[in-house]
Amino acid sequence: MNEKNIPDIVVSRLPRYLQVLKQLLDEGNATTSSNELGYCLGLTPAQIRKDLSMFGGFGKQGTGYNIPFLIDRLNEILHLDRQWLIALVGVGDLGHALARYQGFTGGRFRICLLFDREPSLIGNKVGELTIRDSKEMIPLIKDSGIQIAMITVPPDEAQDVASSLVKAGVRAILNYAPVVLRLPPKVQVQNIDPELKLEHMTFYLE
Amino acid sequence: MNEKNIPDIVVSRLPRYLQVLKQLLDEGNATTSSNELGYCLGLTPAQIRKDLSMFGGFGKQGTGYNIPFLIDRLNEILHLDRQWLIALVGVGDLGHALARYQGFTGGRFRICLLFDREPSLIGNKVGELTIRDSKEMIPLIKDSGIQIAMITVPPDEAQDVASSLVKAGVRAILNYAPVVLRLPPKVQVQNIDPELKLEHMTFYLE
DNA sequence: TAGATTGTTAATCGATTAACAATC
DNA sequence: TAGATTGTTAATCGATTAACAATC
Repeated sequence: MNEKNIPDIVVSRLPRYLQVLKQLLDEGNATTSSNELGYCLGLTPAQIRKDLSMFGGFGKQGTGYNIPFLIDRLNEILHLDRQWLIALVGVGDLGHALARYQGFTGGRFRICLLFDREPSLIGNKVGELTIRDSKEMIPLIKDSGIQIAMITVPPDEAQDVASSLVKAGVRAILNYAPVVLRLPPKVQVQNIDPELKLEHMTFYLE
Repeated sequence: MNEKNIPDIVVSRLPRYLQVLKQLLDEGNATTSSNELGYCLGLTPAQIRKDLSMFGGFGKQGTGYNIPFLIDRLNEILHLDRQWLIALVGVGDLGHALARYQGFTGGRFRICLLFDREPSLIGNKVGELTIRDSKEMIPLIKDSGIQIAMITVPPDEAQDVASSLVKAGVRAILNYAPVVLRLPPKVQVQNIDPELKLEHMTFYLE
């Protein structure tokens, strides 16, 4: 029922369930079934039911799942029933684009601190945010209580930045630098590396 | 030995092997072992050996793997022994950042066509590339023979763009729009959705 | 009620790991 | 040679799927 003993592969599917459920809701549906969800996601209905049943019985025999109710449950399970603040380190083109995006659904994720070590950038504004000196990173993040960070610095700086972030109390890192970060296991790390995905696809091309 | 009958989960690890091998080479190593690779990647040595042995015997008992040799083999297997041209659709902040990046290793992936449907952007330059009208997309991509595209348009436009790309002959799509694309199975699709990764991590936070 | 669909168990499937002979 | 490490087989582990009683 709880964080532990849920296979990570199950957890990794929950955000996708949420995505599809929101879409179905937008389209005016009030209920759905494991069959429909499975179809939308390319999974078997059995897997959907099995995954969801690890957290409780959210459906009704005969009628399926109430969409708003299931969305609420998944939001709770994934701890999305609150706002998460994020620090972003490295305000190059990509960091800049992410900082400006802020489209992270309904503001449940909000970038609220920007850092760079480049003197010509420090003090500049991106939207409402001012770029801070990376040297101030640890105290500023500590004080803010921020738990999530994004890394968009060059590859050779990423490990140092990541280690500093952990020192500052960060517990989850979304890493855009194409390197494998070595961090204590209590820290969550997810990597975004388009190149790996391209290389995966070219295997199937000629 | 070939594209077929290799589990996709094995293929998905090969780009990471390549990444680590290049790093080890940069650090001045000439050979490595399944033990070392496993350590770097957080995998068991047995898995590394098993994965690689699906494509051939690349190692030597007693001495391990010759790094440059293994890099060459993996590049061949993943079809990275050539340059891949890419069309990018949607030159907003993110598309712009990707188009400028061009750091895709050693230019093996090169964005060479940009499209947007916004009149105020058409004709503008990003680096050396001129932004073209999305209306010209199908003929221009067809003529170029490009097989890979990146989608960085707003979510509600993504499916239409993807369908057009497939009509134009594109066979692999790296999709940055937060929607599930519905495309013929012959088309490779990889999604990059930072929000899904954030939502995955918050499960483990409090 | 009859039809639909859940939650769950048991069966299947596939992926990972341990172990070891082969051999550099 | 002795030590190291591969490639591969067999054993284990875990995830997916099929099936069905329960029940809305």
